[in-house]
Amino acid sequence: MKKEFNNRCEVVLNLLSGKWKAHILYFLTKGPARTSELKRLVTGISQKMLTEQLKELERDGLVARKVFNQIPPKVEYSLTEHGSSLTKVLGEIVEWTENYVEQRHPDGEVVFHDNDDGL
Amino acid sequence: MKKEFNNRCEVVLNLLSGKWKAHILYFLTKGPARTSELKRLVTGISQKMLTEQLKELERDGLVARKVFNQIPPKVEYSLTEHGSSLTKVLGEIVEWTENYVEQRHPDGEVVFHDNDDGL
DNA sequence: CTGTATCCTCGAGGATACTG
DNA sequence: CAGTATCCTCGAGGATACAG
Repeated sequence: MKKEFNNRCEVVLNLLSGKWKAHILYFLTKGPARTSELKRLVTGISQKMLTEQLKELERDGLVARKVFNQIPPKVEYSLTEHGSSLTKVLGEIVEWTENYVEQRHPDGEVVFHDNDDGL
Repeated sequence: MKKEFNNRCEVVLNLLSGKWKAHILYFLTKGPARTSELKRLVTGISQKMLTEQLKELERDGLVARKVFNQIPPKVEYSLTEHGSSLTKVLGEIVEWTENYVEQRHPDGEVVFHDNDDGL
């Protein structure tokens, strides 16, 4: 299946296209997490969306899925090499954002739900 | 109006959220362009979408709009300081993409419609 | 606990016609 | 040439129930 893009930047926009992917990746930069943890951390996400987006991230090689054969089931997700190199690059974006927000939206018109300078 | 984000990276994803914005910005990195030029360059975009996305890019301070009072009308769009600093940062993303595609999709499974290493 | 299967809503984006 | 106004489609994403 051939995929076509207008420019190289769109590839990444595509990888992060889902409504929740950036958010999921953000938590995974802090370390591996199992499904239930992510469901709790990513506030507001539904079961369906979580599974779907994780599947896509895995397919795209950004996230690794490890299944522990036990009862009750346990599945752990973590960043792959590709995943962590991408999030590292996204750090630049974060820096740019700091500046942008400071200049265009001083005085708290823009709010971040993490206080960690994350992703 | 207060805007809320889960992490800083999402701000940029939001700025580029429209289906065509990255593509439009890409052409503007090559220099200012008037409406009709963009309509021709951004293949497949409709009149409506072009105006809409440009309006949003302008509102977000990434693109400047200059009107020439003449008949027939002439409007020219260009990158602002914010706009060109962002596209500069996106260059990092482009580099990452080169690598990613090379490793995960060797042999032309992924195609770019510009041959210019753009955006 | 993790994941699948359905059904439904809603808005981004396309097509087309029209104004100045 | 540049932009607005309508109408319509379609799929991403939400809610819920169920399975292993």
